[in-house]
Amino acid sequence: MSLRHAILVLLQDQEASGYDLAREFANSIGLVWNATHQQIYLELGKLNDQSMVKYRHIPQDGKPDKKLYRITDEGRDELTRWLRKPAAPPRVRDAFMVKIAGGSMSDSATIIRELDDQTDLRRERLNTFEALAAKLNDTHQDRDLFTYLTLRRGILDQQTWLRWADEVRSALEKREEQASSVPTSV
Amino acid sequence: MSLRHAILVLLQDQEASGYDLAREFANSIGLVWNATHQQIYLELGKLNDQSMVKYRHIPQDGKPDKKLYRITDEGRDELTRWLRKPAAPPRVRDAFMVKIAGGSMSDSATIIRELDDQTDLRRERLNTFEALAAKLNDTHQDRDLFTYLTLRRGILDQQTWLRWADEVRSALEKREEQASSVPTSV
DNA sequence: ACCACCATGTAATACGTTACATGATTCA
DNA sequence: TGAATCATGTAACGTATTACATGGTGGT
Repeated sequence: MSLRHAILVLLQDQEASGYDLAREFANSIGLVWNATHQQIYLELGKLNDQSMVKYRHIPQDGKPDKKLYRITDEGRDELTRWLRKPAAPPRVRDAFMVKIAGGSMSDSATIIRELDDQTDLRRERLNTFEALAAKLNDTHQDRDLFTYLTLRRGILDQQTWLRWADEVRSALEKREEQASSVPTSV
Repeated sequence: MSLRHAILVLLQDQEASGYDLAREFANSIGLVWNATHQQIYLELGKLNDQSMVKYRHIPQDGKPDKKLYRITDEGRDELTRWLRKPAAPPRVRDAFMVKIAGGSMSDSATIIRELDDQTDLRRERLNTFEALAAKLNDTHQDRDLFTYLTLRRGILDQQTWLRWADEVRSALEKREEQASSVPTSV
């Protein structure tokens, strides 16, 4: 229920359209909360009804018209209220890890194939985050500090995942050896 | 959509009631996928309708009757089919991290208070996982290997989180120093 | 007395996903 | 010619959360 708060956090900095927000959810804040454009437009509608945001209608030519949203004082109040009360622990829902937990039903090759795919993805992310973090190191604004800390979390997370994947690989290699030394395993 | 698969993974090993499964979702597999009893009973109903599980009704005295579910061949087929096709990347939804991203609106003390609460929680989890992993090291069954790998993921995750929290603490301490040296900051 | 544990469920509501829909512009 | 970008939305469906409901046993 804090899609609304993620939106308000983004609107703190600048006026933005739903489209702009969707792009940021695919990048920066998407690292910790993701949402699709449908959810965003819907939530912007609700936030507007509750006058936590307001918008100006911008006609454009060559492009569709857009609505530029900005946070209101009520919105800012809601944000600070939310920031003060403790957040519920995030619910975990990692399908890939369910597969690992049920891994004894798969053969090692199938698991390793998917592990390698995920590894590529994580490595890419790590590069993206590291590049973004490197850019921040020069400037020293208060907001950048929190962007930096968010990125740090992402970086450490990817690194840890990659380390874990290495452990899985060597464990599965050993498993293969044992499977081949004992002709038909139970 | 893989609550069903998480349930099937659990039923691989033993016959269990909805209540038993709920307990395991609060422990072992809850590390990677969590669900409440309502979801579980509902999903067991659906799985039964689709004959992926079946149950025996066990009357008890002193306690309410229960239904012991077991996986069927159809259920096992469904599981192996699912295990073979790639899982979608998990979507992140971490409210606490949204707070960090919007941290420039809070004062450091408020953030650190919540950080400390989360730290306690993570440390507790780390201990639990480490204790469980230590128990596994003796036996060497194939299933234990995957339980171990799942636990390893949890352990590395908690450790990384704790390391990150330390970084946040020192960054916020520096921030405080700067805030006090410059009387009224923007 | 009261709380926790065992064991199952229903119902209302909120939230999220997928598919559908439109239409001009710009770049390969 | 076809895909991507900009920009907004609706509708149907599926999943998740919260609250409600029941009732005996065993421990503090």
